[in-house]
Amino acid sequence: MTDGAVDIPPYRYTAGMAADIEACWQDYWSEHSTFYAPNPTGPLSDPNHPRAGAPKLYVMDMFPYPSGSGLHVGHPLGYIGTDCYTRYFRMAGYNVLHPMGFDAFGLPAEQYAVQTGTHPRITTEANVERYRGQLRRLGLAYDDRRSVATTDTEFYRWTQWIFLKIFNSWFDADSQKARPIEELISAFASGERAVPDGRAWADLTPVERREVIDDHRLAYISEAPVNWCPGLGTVLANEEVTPDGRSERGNFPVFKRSLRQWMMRITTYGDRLLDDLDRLDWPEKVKTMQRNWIGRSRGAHVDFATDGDEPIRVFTTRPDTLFGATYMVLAPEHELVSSLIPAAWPASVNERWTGGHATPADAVAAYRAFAAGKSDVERQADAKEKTGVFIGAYAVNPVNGSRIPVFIADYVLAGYGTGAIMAVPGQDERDWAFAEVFDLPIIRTVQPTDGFDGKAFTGDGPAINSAFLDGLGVTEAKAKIIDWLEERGHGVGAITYRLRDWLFSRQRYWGEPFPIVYDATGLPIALPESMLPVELPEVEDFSPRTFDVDDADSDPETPLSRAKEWVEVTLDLGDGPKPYTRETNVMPQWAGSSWYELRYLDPANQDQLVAADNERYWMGPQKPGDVGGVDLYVGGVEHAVLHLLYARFWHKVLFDLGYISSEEPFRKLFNQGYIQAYAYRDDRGTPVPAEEVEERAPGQYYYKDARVQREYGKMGKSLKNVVTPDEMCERYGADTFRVYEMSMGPLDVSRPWETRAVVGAQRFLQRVWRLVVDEQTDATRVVDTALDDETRRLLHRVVDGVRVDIEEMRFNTAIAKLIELTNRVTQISAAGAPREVVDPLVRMVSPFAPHLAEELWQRLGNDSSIAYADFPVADQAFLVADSVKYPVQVNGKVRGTFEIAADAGEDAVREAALAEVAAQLAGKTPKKVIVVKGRMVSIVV
RNA sequence: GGGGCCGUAGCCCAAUGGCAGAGGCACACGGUUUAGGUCCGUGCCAGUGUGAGUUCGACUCUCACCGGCCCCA
Repeated sequence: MTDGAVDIPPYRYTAGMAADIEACWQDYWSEHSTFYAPNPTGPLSDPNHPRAGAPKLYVMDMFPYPSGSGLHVGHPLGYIGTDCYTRYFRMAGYNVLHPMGFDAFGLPAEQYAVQTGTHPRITTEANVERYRGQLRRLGLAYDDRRSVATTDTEFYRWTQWIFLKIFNSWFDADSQKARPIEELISAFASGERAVPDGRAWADLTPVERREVIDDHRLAYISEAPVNWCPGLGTVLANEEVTPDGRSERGNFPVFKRSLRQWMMRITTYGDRLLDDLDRLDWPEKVKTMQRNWIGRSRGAHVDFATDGDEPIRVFTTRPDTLFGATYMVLAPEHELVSSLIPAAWPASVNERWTGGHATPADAVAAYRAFAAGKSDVERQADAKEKTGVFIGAYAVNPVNGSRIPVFIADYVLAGYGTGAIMAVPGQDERDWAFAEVFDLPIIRTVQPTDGFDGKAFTGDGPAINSAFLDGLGVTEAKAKIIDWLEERGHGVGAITYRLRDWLFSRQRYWGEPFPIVYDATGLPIALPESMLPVELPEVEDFSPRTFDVDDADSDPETPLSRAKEWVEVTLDLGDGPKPYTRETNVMPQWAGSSWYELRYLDPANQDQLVAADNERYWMGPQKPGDVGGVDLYVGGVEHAVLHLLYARFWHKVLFDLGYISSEEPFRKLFNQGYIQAYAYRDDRGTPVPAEEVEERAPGQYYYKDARVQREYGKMGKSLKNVVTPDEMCERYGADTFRVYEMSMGPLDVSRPWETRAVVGAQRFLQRVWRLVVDEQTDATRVVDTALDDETRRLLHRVVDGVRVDIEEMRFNTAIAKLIELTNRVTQISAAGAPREVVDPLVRMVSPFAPHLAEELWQRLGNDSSIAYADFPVADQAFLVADSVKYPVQVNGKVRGTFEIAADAGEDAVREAALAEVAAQLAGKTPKKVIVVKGRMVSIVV
């Protein structure tokens, strides 16, 4: 081994060589501002740039939270993908914008601050620098002038600015868009719009006016039930609470509490957020998730009269089936239950209904105790076993006056809809199952299709047993019954949403402060734009006060509230200096990521969030009806709902208010897969270092001679299976790492990491290197001899295929084609590699292995960066073959092949095929001969 | 419970309804070599999770089932 190093050729493309080359070209790119993308206007414009005014391409990755543990090899998968993609389009002539930033507010830095006293800004900035270094080392071609972090004061100034715009807007339901709040005030003042309580605007006190206006703002304070988590000391959005009522982070109990919180009126945009999904080029899966999340149901609210004071109100999507409603079910917790219970069971009550209890009150109490023992999840899981109990009361079906019994059952959830349903067993499977258990009548009101032998029929068909609805289809019947209900005051057509308003305040330190103060009335006042940014004050203690995890009655206490000198301020808001109190909540982490795609466009703009020309160029609609937006947005599917919904909402508000020309932030979305890894545990269940595990026999893994068990999952410190990009750069070089990640499969497929396979990518790049560089002498091996025809044809096929593959983000097959070409050229290059093929090969390799390509490009005699060299274009003349080989199938089996001129007519091909398999046909006349031009011939006998 | 996605060589993955193999890993062999965790070349292994159906022809389309992953409840 001592002599081994001597024998590695001195100019081989090794990890060490790669490291030198990579550092050199990374410096070159920085020094030459190679990846600056010119804006149409403003400080980042540059009319002399080679791509100024060219067709644009705006590609973004979901920016990372810069965590303290740095990147592992899974993180940059998407970044490398978009880098290859954009480098290709830059070479193809586009002005490419591909920025990267950091979602840098967040809890880990704050928790670290709580533990150590280190200011979150210090931790955050250190982590961001580390990330920048790691990403730079991978050769990612970012325009670093545009690298924003949400924690930058200059960035969150504009986050606050957007908040003010949202606060100072209302949603006009008639025009379905946000409008400035001043227009609402004018409408109230002029009487064009009625004041909710019917008084004249002039009769309202100033405070009353403010309260009316505040009730219409898109950002508003609500005394509303929220998810209070004493263990974290903060409230959580619904999305941050697990189905079993605990915090997603920390797994602490969460309680419903009524607290004053900031909300965003995202529900007003429900229809547009839903309808505009149809105009987006997004994975169907993500669209479906958003549709489910918004959860629009069209139907009606229907009131069923009771013996009590109040009717039972239900929401149903099938009001057309009202004639088949034979009983009602309330959630066990429904508020009307207590007032409806009679003292005794009605005469001759079905024993199954009572559960054997002496009185309705006993039965309800017992059932409630039973249901309370189950979580919502368990209730759903147990839903097959229908349980419930009659409460002794009846309600009146408004369409026919029949008295129908009222049950409570846990298959109806208090939190869903009105917490009550009308049960229509004929058309609902759950109701049918319940009706069977309790001997309840079943009336079909939709004629099932012929041959239907199931129970409940949920399909479409003519109405039956429904008086004036008989014969109508479901849709017409719905419309008619809703009219009927509305005329008689029994109900009203309604559209409901699952989507709730967005809880927008957090009791934390490390977030954007609200640009809001309160005066003596306790009502919020927006600060003027001139007072932005509202900077985070220094505090002694960064943590919100946390409580015993089960202390449901505790109240949030924010870290900022302790910064007394910051909270109590004297300001002149236009009517002289007065004392005010600042809002001490901060915004949630979603805030910065809800609009960052816009700031990349114009990060140095001091006067505007983004100049109109810049936004229109990069994100504006490309044709009539186009929603505009980022041309390609790549990230994990875990953000399918929240981040993408919030970003769409803010974007639409800014669009409505006229600040931007695009209706949607992300025209095309792509979900990359994950790189996962094997982890190994010893017989105590403790993870062992995955790197040191050997597979001694198939499926048998050993660590230091001890048998260990393999599992598959995420990369993480705790599983001791982390592989970092830094390690890969060290051992193989960044280009090899990039090529490996791109070649291991399609970008959207998750796959296991396998370090030992990386060497394949390295060998490929070494072969490319060897075509140009003599490993012994460092001399150039490229020659100007003519290329043989076969290699030339391969070259053009590869050029053609690689372009398509990259454009469709099939990088794995693009690289396979490049390897195929490289292997071919290696075989013909004993006496030197022909420039005719090496030149385009280096160009085609450059999106994937940019440093290597730059180096070889220079050795080929070029003196500027390959980043702006033209990507090769295939010559069609070399794509068509002279002759084609046809297989001949007889009854589906290949019986022979023949070769014939590519332009041979169909008859000639048929003749040749029949001649080829004449022996098999043995004189029989084929029933059918199918000629697939250029592909094959199939004969049926 | 509902919905969606995915099952191709030992492994990662290709294949407009048209001869199952482009590429890589691993493995084997040959050449180069004092040597090889080098380089060059050659080879190897699956009939596409299972069962039906449509078709001249199915990895590809349809249905059912099995297994894995994701979302909703």
